[in-house]
Amino acid sequence: MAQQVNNCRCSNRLRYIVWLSGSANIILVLRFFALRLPRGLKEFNNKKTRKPALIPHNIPMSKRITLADVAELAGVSAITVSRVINNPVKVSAGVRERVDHAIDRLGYIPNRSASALASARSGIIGVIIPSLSNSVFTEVLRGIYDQTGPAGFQVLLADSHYSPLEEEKLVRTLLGQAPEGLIITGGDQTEATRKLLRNAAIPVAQIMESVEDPIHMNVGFSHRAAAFDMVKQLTQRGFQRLGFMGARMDTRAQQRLQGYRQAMNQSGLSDDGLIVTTPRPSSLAMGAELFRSLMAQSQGCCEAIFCVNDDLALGALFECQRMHLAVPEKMAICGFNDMEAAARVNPPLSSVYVPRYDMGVQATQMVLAAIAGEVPAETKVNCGYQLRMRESTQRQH
Amino acid sequence: MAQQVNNCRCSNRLRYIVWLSGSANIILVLRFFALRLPRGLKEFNNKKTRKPALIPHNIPMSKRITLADVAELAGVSAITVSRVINNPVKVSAGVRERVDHAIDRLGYIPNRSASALASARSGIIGVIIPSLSNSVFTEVLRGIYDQTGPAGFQVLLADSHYSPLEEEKLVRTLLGQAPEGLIITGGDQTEATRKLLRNAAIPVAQIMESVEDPIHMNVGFSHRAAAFDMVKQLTQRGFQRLGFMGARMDTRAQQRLQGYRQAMNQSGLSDDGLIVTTPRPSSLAMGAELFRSLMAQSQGCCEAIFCVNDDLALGALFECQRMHLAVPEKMAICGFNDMEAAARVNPPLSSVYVPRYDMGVQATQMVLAAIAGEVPAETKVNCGYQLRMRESTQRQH
DNA sequence: TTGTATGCGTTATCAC
DNA sequence: GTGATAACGCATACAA
Repeated sequence: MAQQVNNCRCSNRLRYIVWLSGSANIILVLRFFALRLPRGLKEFNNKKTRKPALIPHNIPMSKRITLADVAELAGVSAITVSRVINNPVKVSAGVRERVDHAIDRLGYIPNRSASALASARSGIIGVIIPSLSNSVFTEVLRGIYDQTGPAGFQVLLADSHYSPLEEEKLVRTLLGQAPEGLIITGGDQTEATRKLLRNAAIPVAQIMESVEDPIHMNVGFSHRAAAFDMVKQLTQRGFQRLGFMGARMDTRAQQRLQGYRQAMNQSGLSDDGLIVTTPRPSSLAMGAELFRSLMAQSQGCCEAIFCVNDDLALGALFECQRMHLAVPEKMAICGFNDMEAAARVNPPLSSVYVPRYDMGVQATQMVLAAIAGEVPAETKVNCGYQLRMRESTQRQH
Repeated sequence: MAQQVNNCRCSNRLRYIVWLSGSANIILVLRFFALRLPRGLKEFNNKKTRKPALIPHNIPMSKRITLADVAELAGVSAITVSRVINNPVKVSAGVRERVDHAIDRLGYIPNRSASALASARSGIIGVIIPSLSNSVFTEVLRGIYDQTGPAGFQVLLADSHYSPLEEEKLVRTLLGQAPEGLIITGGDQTEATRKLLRNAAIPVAQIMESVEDPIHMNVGFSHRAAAFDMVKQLTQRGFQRLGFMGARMDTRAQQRLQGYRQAMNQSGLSDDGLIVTTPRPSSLAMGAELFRSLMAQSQGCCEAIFCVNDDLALGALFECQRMHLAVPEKMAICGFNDMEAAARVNPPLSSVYVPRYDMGVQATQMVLAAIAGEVPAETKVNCGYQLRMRESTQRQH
């Protein structure tokens, strides 16, 4: 019934003969002359584990436990152990218990690389965001993690530093891990990236902004429209000398600038002297710096500012406080993103709320559904935004 | 010279005979009776790719390009292609160019799972942080990513939500990916986690706090000492009714509370009526809420507050502004972490600076060094902190 | 319900 | 410098 395996070391030139006999199959392997030692054959090779890192203290080198070890201890075959792990109902209760016990005793942890290789399922979702230090993206990430975790997927996260070229490299790297789905930020991928993604044949969600021609799926909103609406609100409240402050000026910042320009044009208020931008990253300090630039550039005639994000807006607000320039009486300020601080500073800051967390959740759900083979009715989701008008843009009578 | 492979389909019961003839080896495989079709044999099975996710638009199902495909196109063996990728100097220039060309033409991307399995090197560093929404940790992450990227390592990031039990699960999951190193937060792992990590035989760095008995490596500082020093500073400046505000109250928050208590005791100023804490997470709103609690609880006699982090401190500061309670004249406020906002609000907030980014960098360097087999002189790094005294704790004469 | 044989795509080992 | 072979650990297909 049971198979027999005999390994007999013979000589230097006739290393071994393996004779396997199954019930109805015959496999005969004869090897003559010196062959290299099979890596795993315990009889010949006892350094089963590669030498891993030397750890400061002398960590005992323990051989990794495999399915086969568990199977042996439980007195079943490897595939049965595999079933206990992946499909317990297909195994009888008694055997299952024995196997579970063996797993516990050995502290067996399945090797995902082997599993991925054998099943063509990596259980990995790749995610690329432009920045780790911008909490807008970390909130999106929270949404993603909250969905992937319970679904048994791991996230492989990468930071493109706002660079499409770096993103291209990252996509290549991520694809090497054979992710089952990808979530990437925005729509400004290089042509090579798009080609890579199309060939990868895995669902891809582009998030954070509405994309004209999504690769597969898109969850976002129009930054141009959001900025347009907000600026329109401000002009309707009577602000005329309305400036713009922008940093980093990535695609989404550009779209917001576009919205600002459109609204100002429509109201006949355009004035390029009221626009200050920098390619350097946003920060509170940068908000203060840009504010001073704007003051200088506009010769003090600016009465309100639309900032491309809350960091800049708060930076400007704090700078106004320092200069004893009353907000909103002398200077109205408006931000974008509606981070928690916006509502809590004094005066509370007007801002555009965007559903960061929800974008992460929705995109992940769509990707997971696609992985499960479902065909979503909607592949482009516009998740909108909300104007949050607060005291910082209150018009004085 | 070259090996020959013949696959001949014969009948239903005698499916195939493979006859391989090497120069000095003879391998003879005979199979009798119906066997299932080997998955990879093109002659018998042409659906080489598993059916991946159905993607909204009809994505053409493309077979994944493998080493063998590249090898075939370049007219070399697979192992040579592998060398071109991993060890180019061992391949002659001519062949290298042909192979590179083939790689480009086919858009070949190596499969990391297969590579990891064969080489026992995953190229993965596992990272566990307690929270994705706390920018303290995302700055640490930046430090980690800045080191792993150039070194060719991928980060597998997990969020333990401040729970040691969740952390234990995550460690188990991460170990399944056979990471080459691990970076985890703090020292309050469960016993099971510690055992898992010891058995894993990979370098582990515990960060964010000084740990008594690190598993292997530790990069952090004493939260107790930092809080103690800051509170001592404040008492030395003459603040007596000095309160404490804490949220979440994870181990590091507890240590800060300890430091506060020690300093207050030493000065004979202890008063539990001046301590307010909550297990709920920190936020600006929570800072305001705790501040109101503290005012109620202390019947308004509190003159200064040491907050367990900047979020609470800023929340309290903004609440003071709203209540027209002058800071620091009527109420001195001090935070912890020294986030950017601390220095920029009005009045600027005193806080304890901690080298977040550097901790990520250092821990990663140590782990990567250990992976490379280096034995670090120091396994416990105390990276210190700095008191940043600002206007919010200025004593009035 | 359980087991056998084999392949997944890569790399280590050794031969030439 | 280049190639043939086996092995990494698991899961699929199929047989019993």
